[in-house]
Amino acid sequence: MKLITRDTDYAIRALNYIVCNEGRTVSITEMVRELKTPKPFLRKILQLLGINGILKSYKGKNGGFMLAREPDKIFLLDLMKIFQGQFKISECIFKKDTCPNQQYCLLRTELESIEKMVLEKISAITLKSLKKN
Amino acid sequence: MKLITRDTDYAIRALNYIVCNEGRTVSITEMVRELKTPKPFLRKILQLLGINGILKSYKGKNGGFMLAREPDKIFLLDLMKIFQGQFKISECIFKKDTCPNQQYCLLRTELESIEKMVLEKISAITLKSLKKN
DNA sequence: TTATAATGATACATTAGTTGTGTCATTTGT
DNA sequence: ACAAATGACACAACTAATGTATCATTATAA
Ligand code: FES
Ligand code: FES
Repeated sequence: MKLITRDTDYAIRALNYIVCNEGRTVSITEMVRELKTPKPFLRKILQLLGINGILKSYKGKNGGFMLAREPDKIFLLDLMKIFQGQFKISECIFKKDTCPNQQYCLLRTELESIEKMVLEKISAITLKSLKKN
Repeated sequence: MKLITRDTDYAIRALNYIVCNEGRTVSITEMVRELKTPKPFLRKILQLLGINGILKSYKGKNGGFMLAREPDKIFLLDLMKIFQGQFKISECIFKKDTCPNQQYCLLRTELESIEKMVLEKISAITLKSLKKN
């Protein structure tokens, strides 16, 4: 019953650190020092953020990462999609196959309604809106 | 990102079937026929429902299960607690240990707010309210 | 121009949670 | 006594989450 997994969380922390150091590249080595996350894991995460157009990456000495978009254009939902797949909490069971129980399913309507509600709320959250003042 | 696991779902289906046959004991053998769930798995689930006071069980020939409370006193939240543990979606990371990141955590407030919202909505759901008319 | 510090790509390993199965004991009605 | 049910509980398989490791490539600085 976890809405946010660890990679998404690490991603947010890393992005936040990058925001706080805008204007220069930030390396993984530096972030590991600061965020105390396992280095190879963080590497994988940042690479994915690069591939998905959240970060720009620079190879070579003094390389590192910078934001590829403004913080108010980076949505929590984007990150969740990258690391956890499409947001969905209403799939009772039988993910792929069309559920044989569907027409009798007592829960589906309720879950869909909850999902909609959460989605609405969560859609508003961006890296910028998360930032502490 | 699953709000309801399979055992909770099976539990609901089984309970619903029992409700539809109130006044007599319903055996696992019968429910398996009807619900097409794996028998040993359903047994485990029903046993847990018994232990947790949702069902009364009767051993021996012609034995089986009956509701231990009225359908409007059986909350979805009860079932989720039995099969999935205490409802909580705001624990970012580090379940047990007090989170070292807590004071800097950008997400916690947001998640707690979402959790509260969902909890409110989900608290209203009972076996009775789920029943199709 | 070479050593070094960075990311790219990608495969593998570990752990925890979900989803089951199987076995023997006990109870109860016929 | 037998058969049909649950009780207790250990074990197994599968999947998802979390984390590691390795080699290749690129860019800077000495
Ligand atoms: S169990 Fe498939 S739609 Fe509910
Ligand atoms: S990461 Fe621990 S409170 Fe948010």
